Amino acid sequence: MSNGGRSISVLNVAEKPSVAKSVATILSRNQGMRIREGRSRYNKIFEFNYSIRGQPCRMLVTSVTGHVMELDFDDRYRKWHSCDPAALFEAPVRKIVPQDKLDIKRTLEEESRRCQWLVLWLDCDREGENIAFEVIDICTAVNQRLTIKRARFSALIEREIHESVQNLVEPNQWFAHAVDARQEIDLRIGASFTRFQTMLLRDAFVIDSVGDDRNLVLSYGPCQFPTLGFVVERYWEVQSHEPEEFWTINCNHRSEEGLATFNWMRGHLFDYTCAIIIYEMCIQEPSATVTKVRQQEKYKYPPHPLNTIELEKRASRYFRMSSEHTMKVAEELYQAGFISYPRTETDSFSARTNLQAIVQEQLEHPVWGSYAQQLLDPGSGLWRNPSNGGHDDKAHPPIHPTKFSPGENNWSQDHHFVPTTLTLDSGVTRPPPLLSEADLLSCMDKAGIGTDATMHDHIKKLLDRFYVTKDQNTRFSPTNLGEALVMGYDDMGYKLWKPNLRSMMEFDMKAVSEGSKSKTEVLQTCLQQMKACFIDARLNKEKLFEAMSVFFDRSNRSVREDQHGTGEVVCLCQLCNQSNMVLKQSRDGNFMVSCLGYPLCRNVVWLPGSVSEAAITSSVCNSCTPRPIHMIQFKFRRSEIPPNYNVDHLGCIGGCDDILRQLTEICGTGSRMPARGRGSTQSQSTAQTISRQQMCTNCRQTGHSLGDCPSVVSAASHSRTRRRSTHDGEASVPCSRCGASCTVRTANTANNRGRKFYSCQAQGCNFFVWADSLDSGTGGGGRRDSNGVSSRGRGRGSRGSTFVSPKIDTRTQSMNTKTRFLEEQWKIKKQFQLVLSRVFPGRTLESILGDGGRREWSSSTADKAVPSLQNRTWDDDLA
DNA sequence: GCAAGGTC
Repeated sequence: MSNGGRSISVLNVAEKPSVAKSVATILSRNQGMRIREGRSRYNKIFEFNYSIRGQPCRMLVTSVTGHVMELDFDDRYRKWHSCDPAALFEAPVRKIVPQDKLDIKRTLEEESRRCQWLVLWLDCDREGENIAFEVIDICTAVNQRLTIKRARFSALIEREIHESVQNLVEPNQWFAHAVDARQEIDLRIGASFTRFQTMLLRDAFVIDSVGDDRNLVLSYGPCQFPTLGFVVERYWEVQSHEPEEFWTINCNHRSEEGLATFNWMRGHLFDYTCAIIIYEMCIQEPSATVTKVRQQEKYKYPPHPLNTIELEKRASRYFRMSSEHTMKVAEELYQAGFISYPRTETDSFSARTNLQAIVQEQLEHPVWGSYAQQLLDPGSGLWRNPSNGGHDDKAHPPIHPTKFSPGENNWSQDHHFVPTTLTLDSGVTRPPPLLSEADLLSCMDKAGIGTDATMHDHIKKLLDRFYVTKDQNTRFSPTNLGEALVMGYDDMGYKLWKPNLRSMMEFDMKAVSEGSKSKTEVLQTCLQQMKACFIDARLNKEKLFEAMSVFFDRSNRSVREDQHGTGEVVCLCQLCNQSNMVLKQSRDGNFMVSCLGYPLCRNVVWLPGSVSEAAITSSVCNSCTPRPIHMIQFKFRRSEIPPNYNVDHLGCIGGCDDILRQLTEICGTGSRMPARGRGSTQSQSTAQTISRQQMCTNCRQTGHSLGDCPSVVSAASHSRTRRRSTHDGEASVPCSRCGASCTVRTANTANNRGRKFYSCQAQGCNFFVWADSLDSGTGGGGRRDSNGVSSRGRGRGSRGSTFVSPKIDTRTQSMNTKTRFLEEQWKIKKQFQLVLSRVFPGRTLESILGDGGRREWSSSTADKAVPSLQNRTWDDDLA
């Protein structure tokens, strides 16, 4: 180690300026330290003398600012149209120093030229180790004789830093390799999919909700997409929720000692008949004996020490600050020395931390100073050491105040941390709330999406890309664009929007960092799989088109070339009287007759979805005017039309063709919407409407009404709301249960899709009523009983034994995910039915309640028979 | 014009 007492020059490099300063201050003991400028204005150079294991050293301590290098493709692959995006899975990549890091690079080169040793003080995590190798590459390129050492430290405290520099180790190549692999995979997947979906979709649709869509980038990233997935999935859950009425039996007993409230152990029942029978039994035998009093003590534990994610969650929950803004404010407070480093996973204080000293600092504060005093008073018994959250990034302590301040003049309100509490309660049959920012951060944290320093960036990216919106309550909803992209990939069967891909990658990265897998092996396997996925996604691009078509109009920038066929003329457009109507087949194979004046004229006649072939003939319809209207020779798919219809049919779109109208009604049109009104009753009434030649008020075509109009369905800006309901969300009637306001909504479940219901918006009130039970008959309230419960709702009491499997419309692939949610709900109900059938084999619920065992029927009977039913509620079954 | 990860 010693070279005969001659001093050597040691270049020490930290990950950030603050660490360089701390290390230099500790090692120099703040004596004889000289500070000079480097090439980069932020990265100073600290110089002082020190001795490492008896070797006199001239120490130079400087820093970088995170990564010095970036991974990118070779120049010839950088332009978007330079290559097939699939080629990006193999295109050569290299690490380069970006323009804004060149100053730091020059400092490192200049200083390392005159040094004998290089000591790396980068953060002790995988990224830090990777940055260490970037520094090594830059320094050894100009000085190959450098001796390279790594300082390992877990906190910027004196003993730790001195121990570290006296026990230097080798840098960990495995850690660095894991990051290399992560960078390369992220770049190749991100760039290929982003270029692919941007170039495929941006010009094909009018994405008018984002302003100028010509510059839109439809990015894909292994972190941003799963984050989007969380938002969309919750949104679908909310949408697919179908409220169910339930009944509870509430019991109070007032005596001289006061009022006692008894809660039903079962909580509630969804079956009205069952509930009313039990209720009647209670009425008949109203006296009861208290057999057991169970007292339960509940503990509420104080939170773990604060790490970055918890800081962001709490700032969002209590202050409604976005995670991105929180990190900005925290960074400012850190820079000003008021709080410790804000980017940390650590949620446990080391045993060496003097917590009392931290509290001591706060004694002067006008608001919480007295509380700090009480904490420190041994007589109060209030002091307890914070719990250990179990995480330690070995680089930073939990976030805590480092300096007292009663508040600074230049602080905005955002810089004050004022504690409040907030609780959120929801009813059983209410849909879950949309994801809040805190929820989203939790989802990401749980699934390992992003790091504590980047999670807020991913959320912001979703907002910047117009994939999600955030409401006033910091709750996220997907935009049409965000939902369409997730739907498209989901329909392909690829879970690119799920967190699994990132989790698998993270698993592999861990293997590389532990040396159990090589970087090359992981890169090869992962990229091979992802390329296969990319190729397959490209083959299935129709799924993306279909999903986008649900929400957006086709753009005239590419619509003409996208449609197959030359577009043979059927007739003159009766709407604009200027252009011809031509027969076309859309990308998804459905036939239509549309006006060539598009987009100025949007007249379109969608033909039945069961048409497999259609060709214009020279024959002209004799009855329809204005002539000529050419007849079309159709071929229908046998399996999609009723047996009494022929597969071959010479038809007319002018309004005279009953068969064509009937098949349009039976099979639906070729649009992405599920065909409505397939039931016999509705078919009849619609058929009558058509025979009177009524037209859709939107596109003025026969064969459908406004509600089913394909033009409305695909209309860009309004598609989402119209698809659900034209009136969803409007405050409409006062709640007959609590007096608050009920809004009208539309059920989206298999059994009741499209059916309107009123739902109370008041927290804790679960009242709902089907709109049609109010609209028909005697009008509002006519079919409701004195409790405001719809009689139709009661009728559904039999649902416990008459489950109907949801019908899946195979033509609406884009809706598959939503359908799956419904299926899941149905399965859960089915399981509950199974449990009951095990308790009372071979008997219906009615027969159980109606026989001589009626008196014995109670929740406790079932509980005894099936132990798993003990204390079990519908909530448990849903869980 | 693309990813995610550092940090100013």
